[in-house]
Order: sequence, then C-alpha cells, then structure tokens
Amino acid sequence: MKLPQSFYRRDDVVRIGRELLGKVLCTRFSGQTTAALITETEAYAGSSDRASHAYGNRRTKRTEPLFAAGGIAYVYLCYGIHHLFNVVTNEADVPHAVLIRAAAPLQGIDIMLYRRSRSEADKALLAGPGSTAQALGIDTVHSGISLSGSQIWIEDRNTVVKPGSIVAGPRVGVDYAAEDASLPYRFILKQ
DNA sequence: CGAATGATATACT
DNA sequence: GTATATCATTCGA
Repeated sequence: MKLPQSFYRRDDVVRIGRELLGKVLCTRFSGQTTAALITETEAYAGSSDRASHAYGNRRTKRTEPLFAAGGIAYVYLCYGIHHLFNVVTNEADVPHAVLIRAAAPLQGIDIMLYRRSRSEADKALLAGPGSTAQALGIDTVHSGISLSGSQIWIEDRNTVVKPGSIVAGPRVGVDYAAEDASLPYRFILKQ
C-alpha cells in the first residue's frame, strides 16, 4: 500500500528516515514503472542542521519545496552531474527531509539498466544517491511533486525489517558541515 | 586518487 | 546583469 500523507507529516524526521528502510520507492514515467527497496537513508533536520540546504531557514528558489508540507519530492543536481532525491517531511515551513542514499532493484530492472547505461544488474546499479535517482529516472523537473500522485510514490509491501538489521551511523560527504556531520542521522539496512 | 560538470547562491559592477 | 566559488558524487585510472 502507498504510504499516507500522515506518514510524512510527523515531527520526527530521524524516525521517518529509519522507518523508510525496507519501504519500496516506485516511479512511473511515460508508462515505464520501476521499483526499488530502500536500503540507505539520511535525515536532514532543516534549520538546525548545517548540512542541510535549509540551514538557518535559508529559503531560496531551490529550497522552496523543503518548506512545503511533507509528502513531496525534493530533487536537486549535485556536482553538476548527479540528481539527489529527497523526501520532504513535517508540516509546512519546517524544512525537514530524508535523502534516499541507496536501494535494491525490484521491478523494471531492464529500464534501470538502460537509464544507467549498464548491461548487468550488479551492485553499482543503485549504489549511492546519484545512481539511485538516475536508475529510477528521477530528475530535477520532479522536484516539488507530490508522493501521493502517479509518478513517484513509496509503498509499504510489508517487508520484514528485523530490529537488529538497521545500522545507524554518521553521514558521509558533508564534512563541510563541521560538528553536524557526525550526527547519527544515517541509516543502513544490512543485507 | 582525481577529474568531470553545471545549477545555484552570493558578491560584485 | 555578470562573475566566481561551491557542492548531500561518481567513475575510471
């Protein structure tokens, strides 16, 4: 079943990040459907988080979706090459989000292989946030769209996530964020 | 290990 | 309006 808006609009972005592990991220563009099991996430706690684009409630045209009510996508281009997909959480004017860092292919694998220009479904297919977004066909044009619509959504397929299979750790790639970089806001699903 | 690559924010004229 | 620094990364040596 598709996750309801109430899932995203809760006040605890770290908890939502943890609970997204084992959920299924689905996209459907131009009649092509792909789905992947979320295996790694990171929470970005908005105004109090130096690593967030919205640190100190910095509101710009790019970060605008972060300030909308939860349950929409926030996509942005990093390093000029990679699209990063985030799930916006919490109520309006609270810029919390969860970055999807990695996933495991479930459906539409041939489509993902084509998008990633790869011939085999190896580990690199959905390893890392840029690769994950590319495999699912997510682009900056999808920033701000609803996760309750028919293009991008997240399903709960009742995948069993054992309590011991979730590992929390410091985030990566955000060293510039000083002490906030070491917060345990990263969650990994052990395989 | 290091280059690639472009939108975005910020600081200028 | 134009310029420049910066980046929530990846891939190929």
